[in-house]
Amino acid sequence: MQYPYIEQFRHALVTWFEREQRDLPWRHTKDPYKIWVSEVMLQQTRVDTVIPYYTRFLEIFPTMEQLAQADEDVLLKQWEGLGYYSRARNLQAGVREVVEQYDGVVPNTREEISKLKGVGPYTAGAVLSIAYGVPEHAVDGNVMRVLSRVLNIHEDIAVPKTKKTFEAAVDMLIDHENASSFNQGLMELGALICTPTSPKCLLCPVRDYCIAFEEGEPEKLPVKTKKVKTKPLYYDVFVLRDEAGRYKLEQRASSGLLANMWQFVMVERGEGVFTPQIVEQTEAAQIVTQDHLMSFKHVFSHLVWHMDVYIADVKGEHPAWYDAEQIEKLPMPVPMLKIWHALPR
DNA sequence: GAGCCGTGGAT
DNA sequence: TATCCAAGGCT
Repeated sequence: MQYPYIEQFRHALVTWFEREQRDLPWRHTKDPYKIWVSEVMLQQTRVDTVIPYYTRFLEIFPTMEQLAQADEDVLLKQWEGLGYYSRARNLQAGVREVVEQYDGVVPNTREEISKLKGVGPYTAGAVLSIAYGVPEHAVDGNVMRVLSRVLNIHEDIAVPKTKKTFEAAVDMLIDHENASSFNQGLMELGALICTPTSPKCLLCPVRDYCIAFEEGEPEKLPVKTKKVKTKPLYYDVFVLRDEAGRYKLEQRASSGLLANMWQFVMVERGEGVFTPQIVEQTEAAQIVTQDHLMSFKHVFSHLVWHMDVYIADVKGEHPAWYDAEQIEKLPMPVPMLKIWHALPR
């Protein structure tokens, strides 16, 4: 690949980043653990969403040793609402590896750090460059968008293999004296200037070194095929409440969607099928009243839940069920939180 | 390699 | 309302 502006691009990007970067909580530290936490939280998640989670998380788990010792329910409760909950479990597993096998020091080579659970090619490069200054590539969606335009690359970024092209591009361009600012600069540029739609080219510090801008249609890049369609699922949800004000909760399976999180009794049904009475067959509890509470849908990345929610008062007491105080401490996915907060008090 | 895995904001 | 997506990784 012939690109005539390597030195100019590198210098313009780094100086722009060091002048214009946003003041974000994880930019006040070089602690590899804290950088690691921020990078995991930022996976597929917006900066504004992450900030309060990041701050709270490090108040509760200020060191790797404390995170390593946390109970899973406590950990997931801190992650509640952030999504992709396996990230939390994998982060804790990775941290435990560092505490036990690396004497509490995050490894500083791609070879070693990549062995840690939940640390893929991007997170490895991000932690290495930002915390340790190691000149390793950290290619995320921003980087592919920015460099597809700067270098006028038309490969389909929806094809996994395409990432190698961009990793090679970063290897060519990266500032070996300031890998941290270079990598963060690429991402910051993608977030603030070189946006997916309506890029602000007139404000861009590397406009003069951008081939796509030169050719006139940077907004046409990157090329990205592939669309996902979501599959609908239909559920009846039963909020069972006993005479002591306890609710029946169930913990989800330990793998798959929303693993190990807690929910009210949920029964899948066919589309258009009306079966709220099924709870009387599946629950030994004797239903006194059963009222329709609400209906709503919740959209996931690859499926949609259509929920019909019923609240049922049952006879007697069920000591194994959970009172409000206990429920507040259990990690629940957002659709269940919606129901919980909508319950008549 | 394709599908799975959350959520809420922007357009 | 519909679509796309935002600092990806695992299976």
